[in-house]
Amino acid sequence: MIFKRVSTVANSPTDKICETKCSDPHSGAAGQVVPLAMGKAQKMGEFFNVLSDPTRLRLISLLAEEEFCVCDLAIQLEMTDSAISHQLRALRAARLVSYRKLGRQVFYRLHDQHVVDLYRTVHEHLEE
Amino acid sequence: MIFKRVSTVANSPTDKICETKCSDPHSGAAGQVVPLAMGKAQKMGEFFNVLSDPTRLRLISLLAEEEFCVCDLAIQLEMTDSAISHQLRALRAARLVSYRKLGRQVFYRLHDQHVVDLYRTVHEHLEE
DNA sequence: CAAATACATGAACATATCCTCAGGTATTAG
DNA sequence: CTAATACCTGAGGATATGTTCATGTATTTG
Repeated sequence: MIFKRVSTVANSPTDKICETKCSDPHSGAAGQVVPLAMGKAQKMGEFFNVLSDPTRLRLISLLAEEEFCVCDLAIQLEMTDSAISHQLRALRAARLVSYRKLGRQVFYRLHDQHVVDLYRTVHEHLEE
Repeated sequence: MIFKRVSTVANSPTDKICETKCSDPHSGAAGQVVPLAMGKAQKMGEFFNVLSDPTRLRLISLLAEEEFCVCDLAIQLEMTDSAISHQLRALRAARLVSYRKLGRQVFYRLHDQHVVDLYRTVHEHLEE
């Protein structure tokens, strides 16, 4: 597979040319390699971004066990209700949590097991 | 499980008290819930943070298929060598990629299959 | 040798993020 | 009714992030 500069607008001014055979020519089927589309990369990045914050991960770690109201979450993480509420908002926007209102309290839980699986997988992966 | 404010320093000035029975009392084994430790949450967040950038995800999507040199990666993503190099640095720091030098070129590849699995899992999860 | 190539790096700037603070809404208690 | 509680939200400020630009290093070519 040989790549040649095609005078793309986005690239550097000095038109360098790198004609490289990156890895074997792959004699077999025409294995053209195409990067993940911009839009999909954006969406995927936003998903991972939600999981990139320590506070949100700690919230997930709690909600992976039980359902909790905002106040108790704040107490356990030793943070203000406001900070927790802001983060829960982010988790809601990402559809990672759902909630039910009971009187003046709001109980949050993880939206599905999918997130827990991902959380646990990475958690184990980092234990090395 | 009942939580009571213990006059933590970090919390809001007005000492509110939320004595809630969050979910059932769990009659069975004493299931105390403890949040993920700060340090671990930080590490885990940093890991996900590396995967939260569209450019880095597109790089991973390419490297999941083949080994590539920096220049070709830049061409395929239509970005400058510099931008790509900066991102590869982040991927290196996270030990997600490894590389080998060949002449004046540097060929990058994914460090292990673990990342690819994670990438594919989330990729499928977002196809809904 | 000098010039070109492939890549790395630091500074700088625009943007994004997370918390705090100061409110605001809704429900419950007195 | 008013007061307190539980939660939400917008603005503001400190910090983090990603790209560009300029420059530096190492290797190859002429």
